Amino acid sequence: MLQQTGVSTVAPYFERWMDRFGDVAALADATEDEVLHAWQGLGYYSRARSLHKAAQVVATEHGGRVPNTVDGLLALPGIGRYSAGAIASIAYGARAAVVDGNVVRVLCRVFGLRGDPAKSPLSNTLWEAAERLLPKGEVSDFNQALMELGATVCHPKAAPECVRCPLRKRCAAHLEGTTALLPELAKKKKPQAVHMVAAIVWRSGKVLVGKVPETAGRWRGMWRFPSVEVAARESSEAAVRRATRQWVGREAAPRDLFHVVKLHVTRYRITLDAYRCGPTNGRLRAVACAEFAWKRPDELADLAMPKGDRAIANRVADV
DNA sequence: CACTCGTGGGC
DNA sequence: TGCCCAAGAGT
Repeated sequence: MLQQTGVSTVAPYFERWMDRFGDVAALADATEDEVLHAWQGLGYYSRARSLHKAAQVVATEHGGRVPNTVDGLLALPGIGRYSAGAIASIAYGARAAVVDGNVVRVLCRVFGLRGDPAKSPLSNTLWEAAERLLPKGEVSDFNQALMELGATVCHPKAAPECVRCPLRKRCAAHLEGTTALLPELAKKKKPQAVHMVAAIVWRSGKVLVGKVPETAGRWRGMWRFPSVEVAARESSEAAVRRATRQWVGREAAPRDLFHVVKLHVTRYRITLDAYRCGPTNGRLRAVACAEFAWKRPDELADLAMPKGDRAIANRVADV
């Protein structure tokens, strides 16, 4: 959960997650729908799917015991070099290093390291430094202290709190006045505007939703209102008809704009326009969705939805 | 390697 | 407001 996500955001999700899936076996036995429902709103949903798979691998191939070595952990889905080091050192006391965004910042500043820390050679240099710095014992405390120093003192702002940093007398960036310049992270691409439409289709007091297929780029396995990206020179109304046709094989005619949602999804700035539609005629079939369903408004809360669709669903349930 | 994946919060 | 960043990993 903490991969690329702040502690304050994760905390309530973690509490609910542990209540819901108390141990490896419980998570392994859960359905993907249940797992995604518990994760909805946290983002980066591949993490949830990977964690679910990892629990199943641990249950079936490791007798329910989480591996206690870096190599054993690396073999599990969703666990990379950082997470393997963190689990091995913090959960098991193994002598393994961690390099996360906090450690990158601390080490780049302390040693005055230039270059993009996400790429070699600096990436390798950072891991070598983190391993070389490991004490003989208390590796768990050391790793957590290093990350916590980066999170609370040596923070990303241009003026970190060097006055209360235990490393200030030996920190290259502090001594040279370059804390604002390090680390030299790569600039991110400009957000790209995307216009999407969603179709709100009613039948007998129920609304149409579909599950995003495994082949999709984002929100795989989650429930959405039939949606497409509005193409160049395509009207929103035409896109709504296309959305219903592509998702369930039948068109519904848009009637009025029901709700507008603004989203920031990775490097995209998405405007999602939800249109209330007329009825669909004939028998539906799952085409561009893995499956479809008709749900009463009060049932929508039971489905795992991404943020934008959840906002629309809340509005649907209100009206 | 380069690119992708969500969302919330800080300033 | 627009940008930066957050206990990264998979392809």
